[in-house]
Amino acid sequence: MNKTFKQKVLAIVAKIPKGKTLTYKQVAVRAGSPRAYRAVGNILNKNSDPGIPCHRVVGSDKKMRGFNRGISEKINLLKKEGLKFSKEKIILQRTSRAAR
DNA sequence: CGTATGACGTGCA
DNA sequence: GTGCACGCCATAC
Repeated sequence: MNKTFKQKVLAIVAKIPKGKTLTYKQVAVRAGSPRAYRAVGNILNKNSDPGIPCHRVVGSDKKMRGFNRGISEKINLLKKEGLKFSKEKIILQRTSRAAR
């Protein structure tokens, strides 16, 4: 199928598991164009699909870039998902602390 | 077809 | 650490 990048991105974002977040770049990579992270955000912004958890898509810093409803609202939603936040930054529980 | 736009990412000062 | 500028890709008009 000639699925446009948009369709792929939407499908990928819709497949994001609860409590997880992907960066625009990751989505772009999964879509087949690691350099189209720009288009990814562009697509989501123009697409207001209810089945697209765009709030699970964040920037490279795991920060909310911009949302139609307001970043704070998305943060609240993600908090319910089980994630934690530091202002607009998502707190990653990285195991890189060796003993932790 | 060409131009303009955009919810980004990275590099450098 | 912060701020600025450039580059990239896809979509819409």
